[in-house]
Amino acid sequence: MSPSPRTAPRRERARAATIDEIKQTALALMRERGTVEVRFTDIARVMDMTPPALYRYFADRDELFSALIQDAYEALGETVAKARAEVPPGDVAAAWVAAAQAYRRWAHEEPQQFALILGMPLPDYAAPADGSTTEAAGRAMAQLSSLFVEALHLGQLGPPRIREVHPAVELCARVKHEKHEIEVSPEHFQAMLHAWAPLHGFTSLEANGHFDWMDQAARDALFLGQLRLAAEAAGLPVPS
Amino acid sequence: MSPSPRTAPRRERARAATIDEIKQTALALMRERGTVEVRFTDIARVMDMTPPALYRYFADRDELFSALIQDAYEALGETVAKARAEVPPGDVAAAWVAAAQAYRRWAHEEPQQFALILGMPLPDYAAPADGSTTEAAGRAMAQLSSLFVEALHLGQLGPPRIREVHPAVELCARVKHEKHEIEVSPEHFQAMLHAWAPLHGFTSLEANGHFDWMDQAARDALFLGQLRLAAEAAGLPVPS
DNA sequence: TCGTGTTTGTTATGAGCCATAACTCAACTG
DNA sequence: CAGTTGAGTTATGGCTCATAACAAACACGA
Repeated sequence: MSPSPRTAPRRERARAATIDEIKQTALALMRERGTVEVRFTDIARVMDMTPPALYRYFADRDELFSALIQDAYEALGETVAKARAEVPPGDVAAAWVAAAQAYRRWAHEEPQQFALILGMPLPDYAAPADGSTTEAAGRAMAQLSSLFVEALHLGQLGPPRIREVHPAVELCARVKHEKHEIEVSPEHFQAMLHAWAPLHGFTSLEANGHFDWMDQAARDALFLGQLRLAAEAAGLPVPS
Repeated sequence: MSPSPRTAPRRERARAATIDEIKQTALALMRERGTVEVRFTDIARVMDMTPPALYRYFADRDELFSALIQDAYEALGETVAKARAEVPPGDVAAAWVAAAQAYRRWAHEEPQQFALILGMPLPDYAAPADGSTTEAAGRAMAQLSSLFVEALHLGQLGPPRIREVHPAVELCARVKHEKHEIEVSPEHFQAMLHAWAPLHGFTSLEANGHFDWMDQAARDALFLGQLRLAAEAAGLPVPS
């Protein structure tokens, strides 16, 4: 297509940089004024450009949001991964707490991005057909599942509190297993989801201001308790 | 103020009816096109009016949303209350399941309203100064707390799995207790929040499409398991 | 070195929405 | 019946998304 796709890396780099600047500007606007208030006009003004110029980089607002969503998944995944990496290997209980705290902290620091990926989907926003966002979501979730795998390999994974697995759930687990998206037993797959729900619920309620009537110390204590309950129910080693 | 506030009930009724029609129309638009896409223009068109006429009833978009938020709290509270009322009195386990299922079902059937009250707050939306939305939120939450009270009075409330209560949490509990917003011990207050989080987390993830890769049966089974775990941890009787 | 085609940006333009202002008409009051 | 209040209208301004048409900067080959 291009005259010589190999010989013009300068432009490509410049283009990538511009795309990045647009996304960063959009994020900044999102942070201070909310997702809906991200206007091409404002992005352009901040960047010293005219609004129509942005259409050279994103076909429309939805395409920009798609990119932001994908980045958000990426950021969440990396944040959790980094938190886990800083825990001494082998300490599964600490890894669980670290990962969960990272999830919670990220949601608190970036409520807009959190809402973007885990809140109400944008109206008539269609995920890209290539499934790239689904894939990014999967990678973020993999952080959770790998925790169980690690515990299993270390012999620290006990039986979950609920042993029975409904056939429909078992089927889902097996499908995931065959796609290599998950590598634990159906009952621990179930336990994983049962651990995710309280983590997400607490995080989401807190990030959306529904725990504002409690002070930080109370919320922290409550969250730790929630993590202990979840670990206990899932068969993970229970944090201190 | 009015010439004779007693003698003109017709107008007031007409006005109330119009306000209600506006809200219903807004809800309908919200349901099919998302919260953000609720335009005065569209509401007016559906109602066979001109857009500026709506300003007779709501000063601006935010005021309309305030009303919708308040209604949503009301609707959620009523839905849960109704579900509980249909359970034979005395069966706390069934009441917990009924209430939780109602919470979940409502979120699924009215995702926009659910997002409105429990999702990301609207940008620069300020709750009315009279605290009416906070109060409405409290009433909705009271459905949960009254469950614990009922269990307590029936002697069906066991100790929660976590007995230690952080001083900060205890303080919050006592404050709530003195305001008569809660009538259980601090440790059960804590347990209540620990039960709410998984309920809300599962509900929220499901309502926002993050469990779409599971079929209904699997989700139902998973949800029931979640409720059992939560009941068990909170000291409530565990559902079948 | 110069000309060609691509990329990136601009100005101009249209359609749509929020919100206000000024005005008309109906309803209720005494 | 005359005055007041309230509901609804048209007219208007400012802002946004998006496209079209045009100008400048750049990369490359002859």
